[in-house]
Amino acid sequence: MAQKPSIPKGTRDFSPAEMTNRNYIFDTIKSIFRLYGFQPIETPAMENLSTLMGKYGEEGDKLLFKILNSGDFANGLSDQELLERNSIRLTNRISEKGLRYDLTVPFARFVVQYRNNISFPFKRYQIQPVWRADRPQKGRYREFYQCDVDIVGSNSLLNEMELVQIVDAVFSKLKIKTTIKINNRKILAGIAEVIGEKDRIVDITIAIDKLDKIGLEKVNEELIEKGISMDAVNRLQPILHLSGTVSEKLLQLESAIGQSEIGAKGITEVRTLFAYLSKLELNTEVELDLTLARGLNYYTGAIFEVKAKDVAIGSICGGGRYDDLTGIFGMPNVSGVGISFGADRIYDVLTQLNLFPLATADSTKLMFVNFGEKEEAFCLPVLTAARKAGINAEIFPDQSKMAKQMTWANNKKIPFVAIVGENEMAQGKINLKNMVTGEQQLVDQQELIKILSA
RNA sequence: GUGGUUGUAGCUCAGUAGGUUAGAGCGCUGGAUUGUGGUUCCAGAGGUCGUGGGUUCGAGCCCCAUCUACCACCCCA
Repeated sequence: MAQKPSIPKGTRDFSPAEMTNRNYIFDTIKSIFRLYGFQPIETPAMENLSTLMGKYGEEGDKLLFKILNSGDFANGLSDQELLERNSIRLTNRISEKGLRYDLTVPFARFVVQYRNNISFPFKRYQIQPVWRADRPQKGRYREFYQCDVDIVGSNSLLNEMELVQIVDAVFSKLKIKTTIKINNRKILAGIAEVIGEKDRIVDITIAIDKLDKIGLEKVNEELIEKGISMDAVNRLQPILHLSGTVSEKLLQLESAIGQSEIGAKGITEVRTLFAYLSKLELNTEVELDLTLARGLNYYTGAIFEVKAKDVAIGSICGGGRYDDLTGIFGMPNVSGVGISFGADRIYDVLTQLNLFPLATADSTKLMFVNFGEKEEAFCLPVLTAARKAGINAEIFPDQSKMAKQMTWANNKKIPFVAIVGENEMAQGKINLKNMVTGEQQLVDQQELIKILSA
């Protein structure tokens, strides 16, 4: 095992078998996206660092992969700058590009850049890899694929409703049981306002987010540790104890934070969305979860998160509404909503639950055994005819032992094998073997195509 | 980024208090069956024990470093 080649931490290769499974995920997601009127775009793997920095919070900036300037990147650096060892300032001097961290920010950039060519509301989907310099774990990679759908240029809550429908449709099709958790950033802002810590929304929501993980006491400890006043923490308690149905929770919430203008607005939004949802027939469980925070700091309205039910893995899908993402790029007053499906985690869920379909449309259906030149000459036209008829077919390229060829077909899970030797050629027929049942029958070209087209 | 666990044939793992030529199952190759895979039987190939140092007469086993995967925190798809 002398010095095997390898790939960077947190990245993966995909074998043919994995690719057919991955394509199954991408194809079903795409088909649903199209069904709801979304169109594809793509953006480059790298963006200017200036469009990426500062969009994902302090943590996010650290997790950005920066690209070293090409050429003599040290040229123009003073000795003093080097001696200072200020990593952040040094980074600015030697790197001006970075790998994309998600698909939403590049999309906002895209919208602003092509605003004159886009007719709003703009509905796009985008399926591409993103990169994060995170420490890898199970279901957590440094290069992974996101499948985003977003609508920009519309404030209607109908969009939020349709996103929930899309989530429901995708996971129904993939046969994954899920729960969609919904919250609203405005409600979180209202809570912060009412308890008198308006500027600490982020710290408060991050702590609240951990409620079902570490429990109430630890959450309170963390809040106080973060410098939230005792008084505020006390006033927060009733809100953490909401219970009952969605409308019951909203009523309790209304009396608690209704006096906050933004909080009241959030409550109205959630109420409207759930009114829409109540008229739909969904397979997916939808719940209002006031402890759902989500880190990305550009969300301003609805927040979504989807968890798979029978598997312990992080969220497999998440998103929300952002009112001013394009504003950062100089185009104010354009609101967007979107969600992102994590293809790699969905893959892990499907694997653990054994939910991948056995045969997929893109695998070979028929293989011709290769006996030699004469047989080849007989088989090749039949092979061409089969392909013309839309049957995925191939001929074994070498005149190897038959057992070897059969094993190869078997490993590749090819369901039919055509065996043509002297006997068959004399009759002008093909010996067609069904690899599942082991049955063989003599057929002519038309019959072969008919059997395989079925 | 902080703290921890791990790594032996293609895969899943054994490997006894550090002691001679490192084992098994599956897979692979060949044969029983010179035109038949998936089941059976027989034989064979394949490892500088993640990598680099060190301790020791002697290291797969002990120590250090490094890489990887994994776990917790952080954060998140």
